[in-house]
Amino acid sequence: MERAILEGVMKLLEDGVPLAELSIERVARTAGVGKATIYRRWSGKEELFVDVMRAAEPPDPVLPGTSMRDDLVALLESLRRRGLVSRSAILHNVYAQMKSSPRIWSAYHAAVVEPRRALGLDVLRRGQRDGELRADIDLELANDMFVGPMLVRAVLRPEGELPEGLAETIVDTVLEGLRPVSSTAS
Amino acid sequence: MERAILEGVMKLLEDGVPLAELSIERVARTAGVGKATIYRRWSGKEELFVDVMRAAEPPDPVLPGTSMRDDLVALLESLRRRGLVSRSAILHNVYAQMKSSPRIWSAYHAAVVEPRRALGLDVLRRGQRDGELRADIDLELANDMFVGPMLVRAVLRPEGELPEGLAETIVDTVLEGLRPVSSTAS
Amino acid sequence: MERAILEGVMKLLEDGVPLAELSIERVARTAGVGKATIYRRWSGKEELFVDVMRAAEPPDPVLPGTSMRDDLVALLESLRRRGLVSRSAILHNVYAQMKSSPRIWSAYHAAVVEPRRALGLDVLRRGQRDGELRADIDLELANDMFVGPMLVRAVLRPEGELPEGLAETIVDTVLEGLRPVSSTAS
Amino acid sequence: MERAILEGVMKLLEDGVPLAELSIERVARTAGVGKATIYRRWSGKEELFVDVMRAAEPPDPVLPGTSMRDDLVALLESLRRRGLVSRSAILHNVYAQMKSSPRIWSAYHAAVVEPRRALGLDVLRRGQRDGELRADIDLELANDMFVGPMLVRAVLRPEGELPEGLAETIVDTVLEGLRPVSSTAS
DNA sequence: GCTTAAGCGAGACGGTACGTCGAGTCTTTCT
DNA sequence: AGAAAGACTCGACGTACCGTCTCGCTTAAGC
Repeated sequence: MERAILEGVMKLLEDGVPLAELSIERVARTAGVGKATIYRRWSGKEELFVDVMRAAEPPDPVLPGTSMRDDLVALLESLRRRGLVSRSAILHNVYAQMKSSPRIWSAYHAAVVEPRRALGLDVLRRGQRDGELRADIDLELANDMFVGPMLVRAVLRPEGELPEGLAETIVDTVLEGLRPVSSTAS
Repeated sequence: MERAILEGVMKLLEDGVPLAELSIERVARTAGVGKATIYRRWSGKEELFVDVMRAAEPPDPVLPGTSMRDDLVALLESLRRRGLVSRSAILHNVYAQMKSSPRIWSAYHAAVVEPRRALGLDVLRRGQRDGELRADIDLELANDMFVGPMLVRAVLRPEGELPEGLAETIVDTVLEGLRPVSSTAS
Repeated sequence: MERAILEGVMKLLEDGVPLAELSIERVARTAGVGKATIYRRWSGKEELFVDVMRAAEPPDPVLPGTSMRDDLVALLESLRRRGLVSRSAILHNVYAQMKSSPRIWSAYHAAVVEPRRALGLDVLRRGQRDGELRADIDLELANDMFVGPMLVRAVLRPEGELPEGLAETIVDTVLEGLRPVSSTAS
Repeated sequence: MERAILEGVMKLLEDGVPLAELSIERVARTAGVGKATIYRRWSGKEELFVDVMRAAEPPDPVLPGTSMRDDLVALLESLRRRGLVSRSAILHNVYAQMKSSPRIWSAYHAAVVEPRRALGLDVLRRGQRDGELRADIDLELANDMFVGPMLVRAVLRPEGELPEGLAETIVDTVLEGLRPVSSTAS
């Protein structure tokens, strides 16, 4: 039942129904379900959307474990692919919608965002221990330096293509730095 | 008139009215204005919000022009301060709300996001010409590498404080790279 | 507008829609009117029905004034004809429905029942003064003795025909009494 | 079981629960019974109410048999007392409610109204045979002339008290007639 | 005594209507 | 002409019941 409803919502989103027209009544009608059945499980539109997001979330990426650099590439690859899912643009809107309610947002944050962030920090911690990362760096900041560029692409320019090698490019460039070699040598 | 309406909306937001309760009817009531007067100027809730955002946007940052690095710090400082504005959390929601409508979003994008991005690219282009930036780097990517970390902080962890020196830290770290010196040498 | 709604309800009733299916939503749909428009005028189903009843009420009967007996016949004729209106059976149900809410009932009572009763009492008072009625009789009781038999026919046996001369028969019989002449003489 | 449900309904009515709030769900909840148990016995709200009415109906009046007049008084006394039952006002509403469904109404009519009416006609027939009633009178009409005044009091003016001697007064007055003696002589 | 089926409470289900609210349109009245 | 005011249609909100249905659980009879 829950499954049917969640899938109904995703089907509607994929069919291009604008999020603003996604009323509970319409979801119920589409799923062939009474409104009460929805309200019995979710207390409102937002809670329902958290679950839709959770259901659409790709599985945790598999980390090769060969090096910090490779793990980071895998993590960013997962982010990139997430941005490529056909329904991505719409899911981003759902995500956006969620931010309107602090309660909802923190539920989503705890369930999805935080675990992914912890995973990144783990990788970085290991990398720092193994000497792949500058020792004096703040790990939180480092994490944002990898995740941020990928997210800004996915969120602010979703029309874009998020090309194949993007994850590698970002990881390597961030590790390397942008300063010209000559200036590094100086 | 327009001024009064926009200010009315901002006053409501500052007073902690949740965005979801910001109906046109309420805006009209608060501003002591007929609904038709609002609809005469904006075609709907979203278009109105674009203008609210535009009005709340801080002025373009002043670039010192002493170096690319200093200009970048100034740009990021402006972003950081933006995230500190008292009403920021709520404006973020407005921003989020806007993404629900592609039409609205692209209006906002063209009016606010894009100019800021162009400004950043200019700075980077100048820096690359002046040898402050690796010559082989994609400027779009470089821009995202500066902007992304700041944004990811402001959006995903808005409870945080966005401390004073953050802009400098990010700019310097991104320029420098994260790889330990020894490994760079290898 | 009010007119259109009331007439819509009556049309539905005449078309044989059972009272139980007369939801506000259906009335609105039929009248091509928003629900709010109905709720702006009536606070609920019952208040609306009071007005439907009032609108369907036949005009006050014209009293010939030639004698108390003739006036009474005219009053009862009006009652009888009321029971004959094509939609009578259904209006009776509306009437019945109204009794479920004391508030509604007393509104209807004050607007419709009481004036009619006062009219009857007037006629009787005049008749008593003119010697057409026993001097020792309670006028309230007398009124019920005329009205009661007609009502009991209309309400409890609505399938019946309520034949033409019924009003005269009742008035004359009640005035005359049922005791056989011989026993009157004794 | 049935007993428990019927008594539950009556208890609720006595406790002043307005009829409109007497949902099957509430009855079930109150009686500590599943909804299905009710639907297994009655096909809906109305059928249940018929049985509630039947159960609340006072026993058939005992006719003294000393004379038609005394029997009629006994019959009307029973009607009067019925109107005095503490829950009468509410039962009247149930009765009213029932009229909304012709099917239900005719069931109630057959089970309760008609037997009572037949009893009255019997008494009148006997009285006519024994010379206590005018020979030329329509018995149906005569019956309504006794029952009507009492009912009109009970139904239209339920706030009233229906005083002790009312039955006798009505019977005697109807038998006697309302015309002044002098005019009878003329 | 053991089982099997009927009847039970509980309550989920697809629906419909409730009464409220906001969207966006339109009309009326005033300035 | 443009504004405030507010009524209008439409449709979603979240709640309550409808009448149907499926669950386990109790309990009584039939073996």
